[in-house]
Amino acid sequence: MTIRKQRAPTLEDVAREARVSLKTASRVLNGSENVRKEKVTKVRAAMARLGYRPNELARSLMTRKSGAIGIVVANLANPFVIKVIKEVQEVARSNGYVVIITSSEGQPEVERSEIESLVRRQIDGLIIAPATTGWKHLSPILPMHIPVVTFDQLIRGSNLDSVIITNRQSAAEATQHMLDHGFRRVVAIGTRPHLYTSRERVAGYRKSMTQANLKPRECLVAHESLLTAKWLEAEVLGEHAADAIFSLNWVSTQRVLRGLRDLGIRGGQDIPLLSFDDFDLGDVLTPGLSVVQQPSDLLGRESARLLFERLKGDGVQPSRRILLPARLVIRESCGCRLIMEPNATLPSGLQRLPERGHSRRI
Amino acid sequence: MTIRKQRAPTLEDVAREARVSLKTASRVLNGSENVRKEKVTKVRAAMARLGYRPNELARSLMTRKSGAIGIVVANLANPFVIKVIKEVQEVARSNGYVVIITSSEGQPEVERSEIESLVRRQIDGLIIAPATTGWKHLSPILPMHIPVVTFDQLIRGSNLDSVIITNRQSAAEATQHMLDHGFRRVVAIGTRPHLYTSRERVAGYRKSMTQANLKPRECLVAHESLLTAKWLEAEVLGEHAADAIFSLNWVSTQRVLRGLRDLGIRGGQDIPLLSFDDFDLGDVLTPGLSVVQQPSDLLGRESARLLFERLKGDGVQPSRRILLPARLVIRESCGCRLIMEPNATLPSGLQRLPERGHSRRI
DNA sequence: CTGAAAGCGCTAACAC
DNA sequence: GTGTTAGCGCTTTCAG
Repeated sequence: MTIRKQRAPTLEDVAREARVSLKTASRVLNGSENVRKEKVTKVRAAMARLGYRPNELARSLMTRKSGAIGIVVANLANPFVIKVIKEVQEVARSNGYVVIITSSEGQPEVERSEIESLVRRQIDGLIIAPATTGWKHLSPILPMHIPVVTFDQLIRGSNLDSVIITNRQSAAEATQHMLDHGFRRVVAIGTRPHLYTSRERVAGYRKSMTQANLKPRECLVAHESLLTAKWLEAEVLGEHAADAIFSLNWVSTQRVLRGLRDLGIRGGQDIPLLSFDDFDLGDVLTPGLSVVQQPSDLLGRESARLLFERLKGDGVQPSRRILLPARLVIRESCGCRLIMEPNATLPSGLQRLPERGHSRRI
Repeated sequence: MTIRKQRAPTLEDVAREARVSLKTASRVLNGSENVRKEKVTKVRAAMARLGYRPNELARSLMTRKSGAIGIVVANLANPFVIKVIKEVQEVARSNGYVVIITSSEGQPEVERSEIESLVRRQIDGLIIAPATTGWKHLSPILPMHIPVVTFDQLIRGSNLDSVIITNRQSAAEATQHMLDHGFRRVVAIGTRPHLYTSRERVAGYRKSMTQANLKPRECLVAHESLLTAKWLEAEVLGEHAADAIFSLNWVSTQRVLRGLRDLGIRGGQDIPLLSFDDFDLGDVLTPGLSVVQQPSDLLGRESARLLFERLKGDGVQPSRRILLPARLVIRESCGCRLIMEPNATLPSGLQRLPERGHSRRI
C-alpha cells in the first residue's frame, strides 16, 4: 500500500506490510532462529507479495563483506586461463561469492589500476596471475587486510599464497624427450623473457641441452606480435637451422604454427614441435600435438581453495605455496610415431596416452 | 592522527586531516568545481597521506548506481563466448564499469538464480546469452528498471534488445557449398535441438537440402555428452552413410572430430566436414577446417554498446535488434582443395581466403 | 563557495 | 523473542 513510488521495495516496506519491526524482518531475512514461526510466515508472505529483493550492497556496507572476489589475468583468450577462471568461478559460487574478472593485457600499469578498482569495490579476496615478476606495483594493496593468491607467475620477494606448476622440470623433461629422438638443434621459442614462467622454462630447457653437451639456443621475442614467419625464417630456420622446436607457451605455439604454415612448412611433421600448453583441438591435429599440459582445473581449484580458506579462517596462517605437476602428453608432433610394439618403451620412459586410436597407421 | 585503529581511512578521516568539512572533501573527491584551489590541494594531500581509497559500495548505495554490469553465459569453455566477453569487458572498462561474469551451464534453473544474485548486487545492466528460448524464468527481472541485452539466442515473446547472427542463412550457405561439391548425403550434427540457434541452423540446412531435392537428415543429441564415437557410427555412418558432415556448433564439432578419430576416420579428409564455429587452431589443422565464423568481437561490442546506450540515455527508446552476418570461411575440410587456377571460381562463388600458403600441394 | 543535517538499505548492539 | 537506537561511508538537500 504505502510503497514508495517507483522504487524497489525495501526491508522497511516488508516490515510495514507484515506489521512487524524492521529488525524482525531482518532476522527472518537472515534466517535467525529467534523469531516466532507465525511472524516468519507473515514476513515471508510480505516479501513474496512485494517481490522483495535484498540489497546486497547495503548489507555489505554494514557487514564489511562484499561477497565478491576479484580475479586479474593477463589474457582472456588463453584457454588455460579460462579453465582456471572457470574453476575459480565454480568454487566461488558454491561459497556464495561472485567473481569480478578483469584483464591486465599483460601490462603492469593496467594491472595496478584494475586491482585498485577492485579494492575500491571492496572485494573480499583477490586472485592474480601477475603480469610481471615485480612486487612494487602491487605492494600498495598489501597494507589492506585482503587475502591475495597468485597463480602461474611467482612474485619475487612477496610471501603471498601462490599456486604454480613445475615449469622448470617439465620443460627439462620435454626437451629431454626431443633429445631422445636424436634431435640436436632443438630451439626454444617463446615470448616475454622477463616473466617468471619464461625464465623457468628456459632454465629447464637449458639444463637438458647442456647435460647433453649441446648448445642451448633460445629465441624469445619481447612481444608475441614479433613472432612472424619472417622472424622464424631468419632466427630459427636460417643459418643455425633448428631440427626441432620447443615452443614455450600457448601464444607462441599458435604463432609458430601459423608462421611455419605461411612458409610452407608443416609444424610437427616437416619439423618436430613440442608445445608448452595444450589446445582445444590439440589431439585431433594431424599430427597430434605433443604438449606439456598444465593442470589448469586443479590450478583453479587450488587457488580458490587457498583464498577461501583465508576468507573463512580468521587465524594468521603462514603463507603457502603449492606446486602442481604439469604433464607431458606425447602425441606425434614431437616426432613420435605410433608404430612401436605394445610393450615398447618410449624415449624417456614415458607412458603412452591412448588418445589417438587411428594413428596406428605408420 | 585520530585514525580509527585498524580500519581503512574514510572520507571523514580525510576531512579531519585536511581540516575541512566532510562535504568539501566529498566535493574534491568528485572533482566538483566549487571548491577553492587551496582546499583542493589540502584535501588531496590528506588523501595521499592517509592512503585513502573511496568505498564504492557506500557511494553506490547513495547514487543507486553500482558501476557493475553482469553477464551470464552458458559455457565458459567456448572460445566464441570468451571473445564476446572480452569485448564486453573492454567496453565496460572504458566506461568505468566492472563486469561480473557468471555461467549458467546451460541450465535455466542456474541461469535464473545467477541473475537473481546479480540483481541483488544491484548491477546496472545485464547481458545474457540465454540458456533457453523461454521467457518465463526471466520475466521476474523485467519489472525492474534494469536494461537487459541478449545475444546469441533469441527469447521468444520478449522485446529485449538483442544481437544475433544470420544463423539460418549462413547454415543454408554452408550446406549449399557442400552440395556444390557434389555431396548428396550431407548430415547435420548438433546438440540441444530446442535452442534458437539450433533450430535456425537446422532450418537453413533443411532449406538447402530440400531445394536440391535431397532428403535432409539431421542428427541432434539432447546433450553433447551423447555425441560419442558409438553414436556416430550408428547414426551417421551406419545405414544411411553420410558422405559429408555439417556440424552445427563448436562443441559438436569437437565431439565429432574426436569421435571420428576414435573410429580411425580423419574428419575433413576421409569424410568432408564443415563446422559452424571456428577454433583457435582451425586454420592450421590438416586439412584446414572450413567453418562458419561468427563475428564474435563485433557481437560483444554491439551488445555492450546497446547496453551502455541505455545506461547513459534515460529516454525510453524502443527495443532494438541487431543482426550480424556470419562469414563462411572456406579452408579445406569441406572438400575444397587448392588446386584450381588463380582465377577459378569456387563452388558457390565464394572468395578464397589466402590463409594456407602451403596448401598448394594437391 | 561551504557546511550541517538527513538518509541510502541494511545490520549490530543493546535494551525490553 | 522482539523492538529501539545507532551507525556502515558516502552523497544529497538546503541553508548559510
